[in-house]
Amino acid sequence: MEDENFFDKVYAVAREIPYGKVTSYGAIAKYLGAARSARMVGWAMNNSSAKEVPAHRVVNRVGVLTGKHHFGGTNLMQQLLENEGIKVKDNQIVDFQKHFWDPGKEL
DNA sequence: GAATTGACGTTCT
DNA sequence: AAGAACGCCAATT
Repeated sequence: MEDENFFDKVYAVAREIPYGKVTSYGAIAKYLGAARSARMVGWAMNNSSAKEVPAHRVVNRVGVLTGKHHFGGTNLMQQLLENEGIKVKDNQIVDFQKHFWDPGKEL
């Protein structure tokens, strides 16, 4: 049922990220009330393979595609972001704050 | 069963 | 101000 585990919450929020928007692990973690558990958010994304979660819209607080290596080992993640209108430079999102989507503020 | 690692971020020194 | 250490919980080895 609604076993709201930390993981499931992360999946729920990540899946609610609108098109052309991005968020950070800490933002989601903080929204869930566990700002210091940002690692769990990333760990959840690792398991995102079990869920259809747009993990490519989730980056670290700096806007760097830290987990691009988990997308297949290529620039797939960057391509996906650019496909949504987000500019990426050297694995780093341009105007990250501009495309930033805060779950606690928007949701 | 125990120890180490892991898509990060905060806090202390 | 900059750098280093810690914390969080789960999964893997």
